[in-house]
Amino acid sequence: MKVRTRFAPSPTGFLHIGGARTTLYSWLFARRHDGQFVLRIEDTDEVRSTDRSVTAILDSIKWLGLDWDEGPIDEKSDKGPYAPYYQMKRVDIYRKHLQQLVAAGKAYKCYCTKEELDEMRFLAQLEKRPPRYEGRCRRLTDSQRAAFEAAGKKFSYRFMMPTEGATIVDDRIRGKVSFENSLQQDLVIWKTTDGPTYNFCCVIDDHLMEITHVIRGDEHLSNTPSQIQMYEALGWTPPIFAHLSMILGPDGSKLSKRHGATSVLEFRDQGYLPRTMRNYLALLGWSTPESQQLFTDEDLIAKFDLAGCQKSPATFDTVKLQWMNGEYIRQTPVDELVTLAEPFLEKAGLKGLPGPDFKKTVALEREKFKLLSEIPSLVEFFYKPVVFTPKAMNKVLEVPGAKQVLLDLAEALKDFAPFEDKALEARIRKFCEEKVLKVGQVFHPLRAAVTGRTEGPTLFLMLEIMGRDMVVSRLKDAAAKLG
RNA sequence: GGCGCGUUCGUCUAGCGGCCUAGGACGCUGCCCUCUCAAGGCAGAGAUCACGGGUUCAAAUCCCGUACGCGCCA
Repeated sequence: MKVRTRFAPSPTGFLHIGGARTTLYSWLFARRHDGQFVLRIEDTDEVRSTDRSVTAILDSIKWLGLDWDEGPIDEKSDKGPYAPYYQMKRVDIYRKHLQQLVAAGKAYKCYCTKEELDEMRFLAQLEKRPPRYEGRCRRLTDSQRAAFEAAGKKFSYRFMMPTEGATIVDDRIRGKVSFENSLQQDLVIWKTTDGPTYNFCCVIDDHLMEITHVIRGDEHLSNTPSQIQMYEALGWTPPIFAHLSMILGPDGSKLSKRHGATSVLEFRDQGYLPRTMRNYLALLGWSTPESQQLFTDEDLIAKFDLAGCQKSPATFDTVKLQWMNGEYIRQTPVDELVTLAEPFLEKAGLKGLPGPDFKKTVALEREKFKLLSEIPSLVEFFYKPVVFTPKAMNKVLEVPGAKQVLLDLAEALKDFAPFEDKALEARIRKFCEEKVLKVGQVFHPLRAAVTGRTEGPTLFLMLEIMGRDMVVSRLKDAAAKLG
């Protein structure tokens, strides 16, 4: 049997990090088993679903570097052998199956109003009973039913759960989980407002789309027994389920906005690489016995399995994410890195400025970047006027003799050639000897004068890239500033 | 409230009855390298395996409770 997995987001917001991980795992599993990965948009919540959200979700998945074999092309159209993949376009299908269930006596009309349900729930809580629907309309007599119909009462449809026995969810991550049927309530599968309900659509689509493995978040585990019963009522075999643990914020509660970035696109905008996200998310709740940390995509696909998934929730750790991003930035060829950095350079206003090729300056500082967004601030002094940090002024420049060093250096370098790394190092070391100065007494003021900072790239290669004119004039400017 | 799930260094985790004096990774500390900052190398601190009972010659690993956290049901 061909493996088919799916990710089925509700387009009511952005793709958050938990959804991204679910997508990744589903994708990896499909790729690993040479199967197909399907995207389905669960837009039955008409009020909250938006096109904008669909776009954001598709963009997020694409940015992550994941692809889907079937599903939406954009917020309007879709393609694939099981189309449509937008649930709102499938309502007729759901209605047909509803009728099938009604005919089989597996679904019934519920005339209870919201007020009545609220009251029942309230009473149940007062009496310390579980606040679940007790199946009142399930036991309606024919005359009661006729009376409601005659009165034109609105109704929903509920699925009739078995009242005896237990439903076993044989979960690939958690093992066999047993639920007492008598404790489950009859779920609404068709709303009073004339529309199918999430749990119902999900069952029908997963079956019709021939999904073999449903990989989804922990929060769906409790609904799974009801869904399994629906499969059976419809005469279908349920797929294999795998419920992923949640992702928590640093304080141990469910990861949310107040913990910082949660939307995939925010991570993009902060300068994380897609491959970092793939690798980090893969490891957040999954591991190999060797505890391997860094993976290529091929590696991930070859090694990913549901058995390696953690049952307990995982805390999202930005520090480790940043380490990994730095790791991948260092692995990225410079040309590619510059291309990736472009939006950030542009935003920082460095893009059109005269100055050295970004390839040179970015390469020079590459091992320091943890985020693409940090790149501009680390190379900006090549393009913008020098801004002296307080530390550079106090600790390095405003010390006795520093001004003279700068002036002497300017003089020594103004005609020096070739203005190149090794030659410069030899010349400046010789300069130290001539003036009987320790290298630190020369190197540090020099760096501070041309960059305005005490921290920066390796000195001589940086001077080469700056070029003689810039170096000499900055030395003079800094000396002048020292008065 | 009911049902379900979970609990190994600060964090992600390895572990599936003896190899565990609990391994790795991030972070942290120190040292080395060195023109600064990084990167890199080396070393180190850090977990009575939530707690309490069992089972067993032997338990982080199996069983039962308790606590705490979380999810679903509204």
